[in-house]
Amino acid sequence: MSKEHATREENYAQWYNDIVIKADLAENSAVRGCMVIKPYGFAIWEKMQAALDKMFKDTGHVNAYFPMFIPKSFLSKEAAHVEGFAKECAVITHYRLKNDPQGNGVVVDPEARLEEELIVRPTSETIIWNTYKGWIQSYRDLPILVNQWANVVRWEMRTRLFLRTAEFLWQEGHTAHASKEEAEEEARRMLDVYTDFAENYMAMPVLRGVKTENERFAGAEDTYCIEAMMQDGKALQAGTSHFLGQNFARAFDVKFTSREGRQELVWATSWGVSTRLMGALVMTHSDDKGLVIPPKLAPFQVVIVPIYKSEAEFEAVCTSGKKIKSALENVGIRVKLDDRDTHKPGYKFAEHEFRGVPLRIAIGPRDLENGTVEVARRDTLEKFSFQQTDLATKLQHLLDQIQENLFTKALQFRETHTFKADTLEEFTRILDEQGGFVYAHWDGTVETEQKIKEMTKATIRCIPLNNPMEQGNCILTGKPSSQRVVFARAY
RNA sequence: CGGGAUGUGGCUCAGCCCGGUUAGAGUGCUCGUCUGGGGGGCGAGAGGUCGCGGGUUCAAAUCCCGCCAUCCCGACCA
Repeated sequence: MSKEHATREENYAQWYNDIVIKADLAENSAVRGCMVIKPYGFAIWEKMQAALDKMFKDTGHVNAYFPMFIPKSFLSKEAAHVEGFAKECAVITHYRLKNDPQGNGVVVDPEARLEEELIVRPTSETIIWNTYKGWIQSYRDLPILVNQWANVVRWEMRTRLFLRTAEFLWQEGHTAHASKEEAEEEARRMLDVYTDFAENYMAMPVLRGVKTENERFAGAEDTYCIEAMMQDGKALQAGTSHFLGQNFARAFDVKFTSREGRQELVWATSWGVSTRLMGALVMTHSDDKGLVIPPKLAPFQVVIVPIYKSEAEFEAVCTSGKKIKSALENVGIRVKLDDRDTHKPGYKFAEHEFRGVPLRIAIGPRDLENGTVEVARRDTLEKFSFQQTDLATKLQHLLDQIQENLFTKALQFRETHTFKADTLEEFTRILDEQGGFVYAHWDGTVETEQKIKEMTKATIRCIPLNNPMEQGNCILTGKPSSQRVVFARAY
């Protein structure tokens, strides 16, 4: 690990990149646009997965798995959907290689062309609705509440670790319902689940809302979203939940016999969050000293660093460290005893700090004499000397405080970077000078939204749920508007 | 796909304009030693087809031509 890394002030994009790479979360791979998620980064993702998976199960969902290849013809069945994804699909045309007659390794065997080309899934609505057709005959077969954890591919031109990669990991829920109301309720319920996860696990406050037509998922009637604010004032869409209406049922002819004996089209939802959340996590809490991970998602919540000179001291300090470790583990705290003899304490301090471990315990000969430990908080960088008695309780309490403090700090940041603008000049000035969310009136048209985007690079992140009605005039056209919508520059 | 740049030990880069010792530095790595409460000191050592191909020249990392790759800025996107 290098000592040098950028600060947020110097170069925000570089700062982000340095943290991802130097905290060992991920690195670029030999495949353009694709990343390697390293063990430490993956451990955080696994924590996210575990929490989300439980929440999905608790709301009645089950996991399943669908193929990563989709027949080309499926993708074109829903017009808006193709339109949305066509430009970034990877296509499989052949199924065999052969030795190059010229001796240059292997080449694609031209004899082995697929009759129907396959698309590497950019999302799975089509293959899933094709499958659901076979699963659904009667209202008794509904609802279907399925989630899958999978990889998807969207061939992006410009990529950034976690935020936008050609391949990424995510979960996608796909549900089928007998009524519109039930499907709408499902879409909202999952938005609640995402909100709960973002705020209570990631300690990341989110704005909940509906997307405008412009930003809506291709094939959806309504797209709900949670929007977070990063430390550079830009918005990041952290999760989406779609009410798909009967669009996919119609495209794939999925009907059911209702209680009344009528043939009706099935109602659908889909919802997902991706490894992009890792990027959100980094940009919400981390500081110029590196990554900061909220305790609930930290692979290790506490790291114990032994301080010693002699072999005998090493033994004594480690014995004590092991005792503390098991005492903490008994109350459910995840602990790592860093007893590597190949690195110095100072190095370990810096390393764990950069990797965002919430609490560090240092224990040395002096502590053994006094029955104390030194405890350092990653979020505030405070240090305390604690008596070892009741240490587990004290640390548990500290971890709770850290979790809460991170959320509060992030919320305060968002609040101090949220503005109202009533004129285009004011709007532009706010975006240029401080960034953040800007509540402004908009005439409700796609054209106006696009014009504002061209002029200011800001998009409508969402129309907040439970948005207060307020008469006003569109900042661009001056036409009447009944509510403010949230604009921001976004990732 | 437009505009700009860069390819030199694992990593970050200097050297290139103005061709000429054995191609350097920092960091990382290995060994030894003194060390150890915030990224250690000293000593020794390993590690390079200078992106690839061609050309000019007595001589090319350096000049010329072609190719490839990567990065940054724009349009698209979770």
